[in-house]
Amino acid sequence: MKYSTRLSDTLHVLAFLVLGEGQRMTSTMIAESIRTNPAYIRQLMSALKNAGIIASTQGQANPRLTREASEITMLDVYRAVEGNKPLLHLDVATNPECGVGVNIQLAISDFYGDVQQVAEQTMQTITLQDILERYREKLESLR
Amino acid sequence: MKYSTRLSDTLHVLAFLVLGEGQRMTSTMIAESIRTNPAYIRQLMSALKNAGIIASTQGQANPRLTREASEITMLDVYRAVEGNKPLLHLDVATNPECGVGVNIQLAISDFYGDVQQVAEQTMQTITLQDILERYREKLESLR
DNA sequence: ACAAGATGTTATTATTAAAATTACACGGAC
DNA sequence: GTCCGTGTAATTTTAATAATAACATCTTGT
Repeated sequence: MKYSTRLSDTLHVLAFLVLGEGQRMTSTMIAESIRTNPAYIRQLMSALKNAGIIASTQGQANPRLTREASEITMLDVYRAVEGNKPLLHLDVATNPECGVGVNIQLAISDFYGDVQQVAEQTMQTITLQDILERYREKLESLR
Repeated sequence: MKYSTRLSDTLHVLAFLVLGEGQRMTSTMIAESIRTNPAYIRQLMSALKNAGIIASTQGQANPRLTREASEITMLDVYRAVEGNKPLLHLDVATNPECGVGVNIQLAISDFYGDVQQVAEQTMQTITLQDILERYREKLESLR
C-alpha cells in the first residue's frame, strides 16, 4: 500500500492555521500548500474536530484551534487521525493449528506494546508549539 | 497498501529455528507454521543471512543462528528485513513553491527522528531470548 | 552419473490500505 | 436566491506488500 501521511499532513494543517492567523483559511488554500485536494483536508479536519482540537463552522471558513499550540501534542493528533493504529504490525494470519505460531505472535505482541508505549510517550512530549519553533529556526538558518 | 508483517514473520522464523533445534528445518516446514509460501520465507532468511544473523548452505536444509539468541535484538532483525524504513512517514509531495510547507515538513522530520530513536533504543533492548522466554510463559499460562 | 529435493533469486500477479477524486447535502454571507 | 464554503459518503486510482511462479544451482543418496 501507500504509506500513511495523515499525521504529517494533519500537523501541516495545524501549523498552517497558526501561521496564517487572522486569515480565514479555506480547505482549498490549505490543500494547495500540501498539494492535495480539499476533500482530503476536510476529512483530516473533521477528525481534528471530533477530537476537540479545532473548531469550525459549516459554510464558513474560520477553522481555529480550541487551545494553545503548546497544549496540542503529536500524540493527540496521531490519535485523532490514526486512532489506535500501531506502528508495528503482527501477522495475524499464522497457522492456527500450529500452537507455536500463535503463541509466538502473542509473545511478540507484548514487546511491540513496549515499543509502542515509548513511542507514544515521546509523541506526548512533542507539541505543536515545538514544531512551530523548529520551523522558525529552519527559516532563519536559510539566511 | 498492506501492512508489512516482515518483522513479525522473521522473528517467527528465528523462534521456530530455536524451538525446532536439532531438526533440519526446510523453508516449506517454516512456511506452514506461518501459513505462507516457502519462497517468501527464503527471502526473509536471505535478508537474515546478509545481515549475518543466520547461516545456511544451499541445497541443504540446515539454517542456524550464528550467535546466541540473547545476542540477537529486535532492532537487528528490523534492520535486516526493513532496512532504514521509518515508523512514521513524512509527506514528501508537498507544494515546493510553498516555503511554509517544505519547512514544516523539515521541522516535523526532526521530531519523527526523536520518536524513531526511542523506538529503536527499545527494540535494541529486546532480544530473541526474551521473546522465547515470553513464549514459554504464554504456554504455561494456558494450563 | 543422475535423480530428488533443497536453497537462492528474480519476475510477475494479486491483495489491500491509503490518497485522490467525485458527488452532493447543507449552512452562511452578500 | 446565488455563491462559496463545509461536511460526508462513495468510488477510483495508486503504491507497498505478500503470494506465486519459474528456474538456476547445490547436496545427498543411490
